[in-house]
Amino acid sequence: MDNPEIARIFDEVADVLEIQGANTFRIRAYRNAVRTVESLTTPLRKWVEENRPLTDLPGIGKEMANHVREMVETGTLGFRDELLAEVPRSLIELMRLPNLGPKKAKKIYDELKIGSVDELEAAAKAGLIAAVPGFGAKSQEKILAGIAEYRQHGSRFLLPQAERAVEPLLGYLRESPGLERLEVAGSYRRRKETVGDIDLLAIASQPVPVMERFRGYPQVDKVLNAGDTKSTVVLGSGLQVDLRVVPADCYGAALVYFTGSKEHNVKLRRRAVEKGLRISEYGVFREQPDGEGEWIAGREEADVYATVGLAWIPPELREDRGEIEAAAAGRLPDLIRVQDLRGDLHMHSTWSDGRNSIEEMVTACAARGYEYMVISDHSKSLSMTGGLDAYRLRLQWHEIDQVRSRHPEIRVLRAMEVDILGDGSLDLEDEMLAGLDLVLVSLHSRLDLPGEQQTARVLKALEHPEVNVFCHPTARLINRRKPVDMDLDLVLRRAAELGVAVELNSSPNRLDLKDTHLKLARELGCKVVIDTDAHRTAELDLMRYGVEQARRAGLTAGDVLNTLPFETFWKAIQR
DNA sequence: GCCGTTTTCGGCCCGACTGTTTTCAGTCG
Repeated sequence: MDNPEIARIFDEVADVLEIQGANTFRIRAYRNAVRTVESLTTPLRKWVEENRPLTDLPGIGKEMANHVREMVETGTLGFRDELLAEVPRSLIELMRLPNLGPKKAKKIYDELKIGSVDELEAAAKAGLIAAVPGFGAKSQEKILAGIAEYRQHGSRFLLPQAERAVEPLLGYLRESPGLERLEVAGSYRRRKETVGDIDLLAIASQPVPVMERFRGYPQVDKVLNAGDTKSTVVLGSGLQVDLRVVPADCYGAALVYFTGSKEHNVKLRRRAVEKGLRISEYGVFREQPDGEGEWIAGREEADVYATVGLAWIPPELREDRGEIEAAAAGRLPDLIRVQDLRGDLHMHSTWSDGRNSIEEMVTACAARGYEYMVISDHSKSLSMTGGLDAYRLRLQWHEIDQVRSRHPEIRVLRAMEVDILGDGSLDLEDEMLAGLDLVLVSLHSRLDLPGEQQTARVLKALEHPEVNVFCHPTARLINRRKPVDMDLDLVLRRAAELGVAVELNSSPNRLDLKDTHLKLARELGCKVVIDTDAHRTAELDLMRYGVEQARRAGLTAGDVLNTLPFETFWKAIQR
């Protein structure tokens, strides 16, 4: 049983416990275990096999460790099966609907024996829900609206999709009379790879006209909430947007609060409590003997952090992955920025599936101020992309030579994104590999191999002495394709030993390696590069998404090879 | 259910809104 499966089962246990009204802290313990398991890169199976104490993991105590062992050894969890005998699994789906939590889902099930979304919809349409004690006509309507919403937009928005909706809205809102500040908070500000909805925060001398202007935005599809200081709308794109107007005195506190993450905020508050303080979205308060709190800070985010002895923490780090401890110790990393990059190491041209010629890509890279760049078209087995065989690759080298002579302002390296074949061998002859400046390798096929085979396949490819970079290592497509089953921990360790760099692919559909994996790669001493995998000149600008993901991993410019000047880069990328 | 050199027991983050209520539970962020 692999880690995602174990995490899913723990999550399911937490869901059922919630429906049963179990102790909230016990439920939280299971959710914490989910988080720990999800962020692990070593298979728990290995921990069990090697007898490593599972209780070393945060949030894993005696009971959770027993659960993990049972799942690894038997492929199931008896405790979960017992729970599911009492509560049908379909109730969990009901709980996922907006405005329907564990208590109400249970109530509906008890009263009407409804356990699925379809049945719920039928009952609501028949007016049966309004008759259940504790429900009314309004709740019935909301349930129907929630079901429609749920069906239309189950998955989250990719960052660029959200940006396309949010940027014009921000421009529109900035025209509001009396608006003093406006910022996006939430996972969008933390630059998470996907966002569920958008939280906007503003200061305005007169909140009401700002609210009215917001609700009157032409792209608004429907208004869910219309208050004087808070409104919620759904845009035509299906993206839900919240706008809150807060007083200037608590803007910083509100920004911290609504930026999250939840886990970050929880730890921040706990730290405040230890110091006799209380942090809410209204500010930082010192507890008084009479129970009243004295307001002591809240105007700026930095003020809030300062009250608990912390430096301001960049939003990308706010996930409770050690950033609070780092801030307390004065060891926050100086995060990498887009302008630190001196070269793009992965892109395609018309020689395979790119849209632009080599010359156009070179001109575009030079225009972005890069010192060096890498042309890396596909290899022959990826025939749908027009991948190159040895003969065409030589022709391409000839063209690269010609383009080089016309563009002395930038160094053009010849590379190839060579397919890793099913058996771990490479899709190009050794003498051709030797003629390349850099060899990039990727998985594009047989992505469903069982874990051990996939791991062995990748390890074999990395052993090849000509290989320099392992591209989009997990091959995931966000919201569309799961990562391959592979022992990433082992692969990264071996890559570090061999001196093979791992890629952070900046395509917003991939962002592979992702934040937690990158962090691990750095800890294991892996070389890391960030590149775009551009298939047209405009996609060279995707670099910023990669950089944002790297920032979430806590990477500095010093952690990324292609921030180096060419000569040092060239030495560093050799194995 | 987890956690801890101030604790192995008693903690575990905070506030508002909504709809349904005659005083509040449930849900959300």
